[in-house]
Amino acid sequence: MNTYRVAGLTALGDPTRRAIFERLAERPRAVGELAAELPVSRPAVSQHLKVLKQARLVTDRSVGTRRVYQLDPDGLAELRGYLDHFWDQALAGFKAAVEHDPKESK
Amino acid sequence: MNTYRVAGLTALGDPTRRAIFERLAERPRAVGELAAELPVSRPAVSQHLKVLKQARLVTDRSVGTRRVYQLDPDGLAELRGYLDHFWDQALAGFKAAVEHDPKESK
DNA sequence: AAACTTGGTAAGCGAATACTTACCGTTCGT
DNA sequence: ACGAACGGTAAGTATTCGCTTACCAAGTTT
Repeated sequence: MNTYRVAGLTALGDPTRRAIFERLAERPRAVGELAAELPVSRPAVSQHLKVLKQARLVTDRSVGTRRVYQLDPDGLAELRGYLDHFWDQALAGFKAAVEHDPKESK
Repeated sequence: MNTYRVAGLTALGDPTRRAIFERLAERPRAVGELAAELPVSRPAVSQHLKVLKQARLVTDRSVGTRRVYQLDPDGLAELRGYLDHFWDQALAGFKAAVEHDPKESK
């Protein structure tokens, strides 16, 4: 299908993972801490964090018995790069089409 | 859950929708045209386009019996805005954490 | 107007996946 | 060293969701 491999998009497709992602953007958090704020169980959070980690959207470090997660700029940069890559094409195509045929039919 | 409503992320979470998205970035295309290039049926493409349209990632206009789709800068801008919003926070949190506790355990 | 082209929708099916409970390993405190 | 805190993994279930076939509506052509 010649589609780009953007694991981050698949990862952030899920609302619960977005919620985790957005909380980690605010500040690093431990697993149980995240679970306490979310309407899902702690194992569910663990599983989501695994996906986010594979997408390089988060990193983790152990602090005592706890495991603290935080955002990883790498995956985030990849996501931004992906969108930026299509941004110019989208604008160019948009303008060309509008001038060619202004009447829309939404 | 206080999660941001970013329909675009949910929409682009699917690989087939990404394939459609990426082809429309190249140039506007009709539904059948997309279906011919993809390994899924035309109704499947229609359903995906519906999702992309609701996420304001594409617009459509009718040309004769055909329906031509193209990227919509609005949804794309929203996506970029979403990621940019977390970009600074991620960087700040990342640097602070690294300086605070440099030893990682990947 | 009849036939063809194009595409959206409905219904149904199978696969993916998000969630739960149960269990186990690791680390800290007393 | 024992118990508690913390978190990853396994197994199982239920819902979501992407896909197909069948059908129908709208537009074009001759």
